[in-house]
Amino acid sequence: MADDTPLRADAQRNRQRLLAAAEEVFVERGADASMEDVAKRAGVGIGTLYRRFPTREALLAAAYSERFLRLAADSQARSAALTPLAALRAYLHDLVVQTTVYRGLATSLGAMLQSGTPGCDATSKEGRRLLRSAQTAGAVRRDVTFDDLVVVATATSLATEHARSPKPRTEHLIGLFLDGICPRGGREVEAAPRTRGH
Amino acid sequence: MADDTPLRADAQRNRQRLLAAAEEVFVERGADASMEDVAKRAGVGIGTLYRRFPTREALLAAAYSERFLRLAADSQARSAALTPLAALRAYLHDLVVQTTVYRGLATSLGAMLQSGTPGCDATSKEGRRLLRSAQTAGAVRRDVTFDDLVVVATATSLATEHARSPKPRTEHLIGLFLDGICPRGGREVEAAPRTRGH
DNA sequence: ACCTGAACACCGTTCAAGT
DNA sequence: ACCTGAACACCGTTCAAGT
Repeated sequence: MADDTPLRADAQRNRQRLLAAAEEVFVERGADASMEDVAKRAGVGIGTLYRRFPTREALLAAAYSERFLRLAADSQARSAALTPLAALRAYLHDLVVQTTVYRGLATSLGAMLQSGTPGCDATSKEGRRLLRSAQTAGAVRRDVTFDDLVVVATATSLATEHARSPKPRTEHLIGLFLDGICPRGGREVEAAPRTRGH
Repeated sequence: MADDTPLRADAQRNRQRLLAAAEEVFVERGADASMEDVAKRAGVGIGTLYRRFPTREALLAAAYSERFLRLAADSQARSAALTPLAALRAYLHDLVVQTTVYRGLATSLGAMLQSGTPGCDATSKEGRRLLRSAQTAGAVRRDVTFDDLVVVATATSLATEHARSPKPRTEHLIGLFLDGICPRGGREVEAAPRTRGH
């Protein structure tokens, strides 16, 4: 499956250029931007793009990997200082925000998280960790799966893409969904450190 | 805005043929089927299709109108015999199922409900009615909007489209979201008629 | 081994010609 | 008023020729 044959120097350079170009173009024109635009921006032939990234999904996932690596690292860094539920909420928030940086990406979030990219694996793993932790703490129902969380993030991103004021709408929807995830017994006690929440 | 000029007889006939053809083609090939396929199936020129339905969204919404009319009527017919919350749940379920009959439709559900088609208006109106009723009964939080419900339906449809066993997943997700919508105080008493729930 | 870009296929959309 | 379909534009993808 994994082809670890190292690339020739020029091929490696082209790969990097393509990724940088893809990042730019996707941010500007959305996830359905023209592949030729990407190749042009990278200064390579269209054939080279297809040689490195056989499908648009592959290119998207690769271009996204860095963002997702950062997301996972950020989440890990802060999670110890937060309630399991608060950490999960922050994670979901970040996931939604990141999914919004390329327009039209929301629909492919699920597929992307399964692409095997280092970044995707990292944020997927981190998400499962947070979910498990929140469930162990009794803050989240046991019948909730990570896929459910992805659905929630997808829906929120989708709604947010077309909204006039995305920020509060994101908070509102995540709040709605998380409350739904809490067990009936009542909320977990928020005993963890707080920097004076409003 | 509304152009009520009656169509010439042949134009009217072509319109009907286009709608019937669109319904078939969208069911078979999904919401992103080729417009030319639709025209071919209807036995008219491609130009005629564009004359009647200037955008794909317009054609989709028109083809969908009947389905949505039925959905709204069904919901009204049964809602009196159900708890407000149960009626809302059944409505959401139907909405998800209907949104799944054309593959790739989930993403446009929000836009479609604003298309002004009789069917869209009817199911939108019905949804708002059920939501209001459930909120009055204290079964749903006051800060939930109809748009929130559309987001939920979109997300569930999206997840369901790609799922191996759509039925239970749909139930699971709707259950999850509805629980989230319930106020903390506890659930509304389910005193309404029941045909021996499981 | 890799790169290039012309060539092919396909689709959406328009519009001049026809009834 | 309406219909038709050729024509145009655009994009994804392949592959023969070249380094």
